[in-house]
Amino acid sequence: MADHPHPSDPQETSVDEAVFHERYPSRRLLDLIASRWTPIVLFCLASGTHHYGQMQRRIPGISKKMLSQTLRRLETDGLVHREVYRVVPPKTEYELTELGWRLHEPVRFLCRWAAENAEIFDRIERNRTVASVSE
Amino acid sequence: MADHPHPSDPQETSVDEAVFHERYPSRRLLDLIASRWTPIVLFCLASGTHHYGQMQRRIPGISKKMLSQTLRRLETDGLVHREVYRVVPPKTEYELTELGWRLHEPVRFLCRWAAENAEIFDRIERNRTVASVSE
DNA sequence: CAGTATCCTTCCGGATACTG
DNA sequence: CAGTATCCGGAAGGATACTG
Repeated sequence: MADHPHPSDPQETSVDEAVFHERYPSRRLLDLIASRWTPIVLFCLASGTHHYGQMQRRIPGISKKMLSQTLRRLETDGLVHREVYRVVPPKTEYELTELGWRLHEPVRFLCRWAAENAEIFDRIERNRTVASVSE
Repeated sequence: MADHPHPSDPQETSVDEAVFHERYPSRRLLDLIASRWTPIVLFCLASGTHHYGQMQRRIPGISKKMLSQTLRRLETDGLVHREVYRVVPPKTEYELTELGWRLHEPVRFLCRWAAENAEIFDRIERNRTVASVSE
């Protein structure tokens, strides 16, 4: 582990450089939302309380395993509240906590930006196609 | 080709549901930036043209392999321009393209939001710690 | 300096089957 | 209905060695 910042050189790691550090907020945010399902689940719950099966139906392609895993993670992180009703048939409700709502903010921004700049993705996709053809 | 729900699609798959589809811009944006190194490399290049070794020194923890891979990806996507100078010793310069700059926008937003809401991550981390202790 | 090539380990995530 | 348990293939990613 090359932890380089030696006391002898205090100025080397400036404030600017800190942005790239693992513990810097930007990295931590990405570690949180930069996964396949987390943002989509967050977004889904932003439209209101949901049941398990309901969510699985709304999110195409997600498996039970991934849905459970994602929800559990969000729950232990305190972003989602899980309310279990001991009835027959069983019923469980998931909803965003206050913390969850706060995190939803940047996610929503991303979604909106993406929608408004949709042509970018087509351009990128074209670039990629051209590159793969010419190789 | 993904069977996208065409507009004629009567019920069940409303506009709202489309948000969760793979081909929807939000998903595509996440596929692009939701990786360990891509956003950080993008962010790094946003502060100006860089050399290879320069970047490796600025970004702690990145391996040569990952740096190369990430840069190659960004290059074929048309987000980064690579200029090779055939001199001794070899020199290569990386810089953002116009497309790269556009994508930098949401990345910068994320970083800024994260910095302004840094306490959120501490709260989440505490939640996680508590959960792991009590199990 | 600026990479590529190779090996190897870990984790992601889908499919399936089972339970309360 | 609302999950958990298990298996397994493939991709991500680190370490190391080598090249122009």
